[in-house]
Amino acid sequence: MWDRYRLAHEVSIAGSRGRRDKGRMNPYDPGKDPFAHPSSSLGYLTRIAFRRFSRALEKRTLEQGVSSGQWRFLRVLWQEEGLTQRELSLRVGMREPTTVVALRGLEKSGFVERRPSTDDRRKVHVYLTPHARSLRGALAPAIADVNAVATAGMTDAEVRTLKRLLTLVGENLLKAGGDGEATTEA
Amino acid sequence: MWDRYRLAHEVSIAGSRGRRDKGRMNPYDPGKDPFAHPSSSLGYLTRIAFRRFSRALEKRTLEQGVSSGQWRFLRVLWQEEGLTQRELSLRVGMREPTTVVALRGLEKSGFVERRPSTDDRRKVHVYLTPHARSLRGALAPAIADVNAVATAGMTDAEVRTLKRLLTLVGENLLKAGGDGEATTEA
DNA sequence: TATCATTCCATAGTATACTAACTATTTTGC
DNA sequence: GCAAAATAGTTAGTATACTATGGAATGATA
Repeated sequence: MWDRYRLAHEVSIAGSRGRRDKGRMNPYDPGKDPFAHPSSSLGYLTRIAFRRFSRALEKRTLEQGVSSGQWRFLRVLWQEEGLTQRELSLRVGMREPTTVVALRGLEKSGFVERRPSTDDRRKVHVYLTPHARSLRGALAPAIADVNAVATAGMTDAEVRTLKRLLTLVGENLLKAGGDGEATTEA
Repeated sequence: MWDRYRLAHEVSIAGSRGRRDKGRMNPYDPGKDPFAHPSSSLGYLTRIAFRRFSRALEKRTLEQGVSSGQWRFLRVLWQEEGLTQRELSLRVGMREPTTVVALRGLEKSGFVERRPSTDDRRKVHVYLTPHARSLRGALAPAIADVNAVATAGMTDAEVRTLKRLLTLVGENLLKAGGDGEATTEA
């Protein structure tokens, strides 16, 4: 049944050899698809790596009741408190509605306080609670641990290359997207 | 206020110089934290890259009503129909409950058919509908497009290095995780 | 000053992804 | 042959992430 499908498919591909695909010079040829296998795509590799990063991080932070998603916001706030929600979204690299929901949770868990701005009624500033501040020593280094695990067996140069290339990937896709996504960490 | 916090924090770090952190040789020193900034962590870089990949892919597949999440399953099924749900989960790199929900959606959208196994009452096999099969030529190459965009400005050797290192990251984290996560693409 | 454009956050809805636990079926070991 | 263990899919619940949209406040312009 699967074999019959494959044969029928190959016949139909052969039959359309004289025609050009829209916007593409050659028709799609499954036999020659270098991306047929998931692990040949950077999309797949980044997805798997990211998921495993999150799980490894969480393993180190859940004792203190901090999820990997929460940790990402705390990291930025440990560096600088009082940011607006919008600024926080930009720093963490997430859409604003996601930040709204996340901060709600962080507030509920007693990690942050949201205070309205005194000079702009639209803005809300985010501050750490003393409890969250006290967790910095224990939790901020978690990411160093996880990065060390992730890069075991690599030279320093390879680590640098990996970061450089991943950054380029992100920039290329952002540029090509043109969807106004902002992720400035300036 | 933020400056006062910083000063107080530095004083307390200096005051605890004689004591050792639990399981760590040196107390956490924010001034020396190489991972203070998100973009210095592979976790962040992989997350951003993956998200942008998904969006770029979706831009090419949504015309045919296929989300990036659905495309991931279709890719595997274009290669091999009739897999069980469990096998599909392994190939795509997702947990089984996620696959259940995804396949429900794919079935609803008319892309797949789930059929109970004839020799094992526990198993369900997944097949493409003729419609989903007909989309292969148009949608399977999308990932090649996106990978080309992502790797613009890289040499072939750099692309190979990036894939090799990302694969190593994933393997390192899997090994260290020891959480029985299975992602075999054999 | 009035109007329009932009900004900031919030809401609503949906998709994606996981963990924990459950049910039914099959396999294994005695 | 039977009980225990393993397997396959499902359900329930929750977190994460996005798009589209709305309301209020502020900034820009005429």
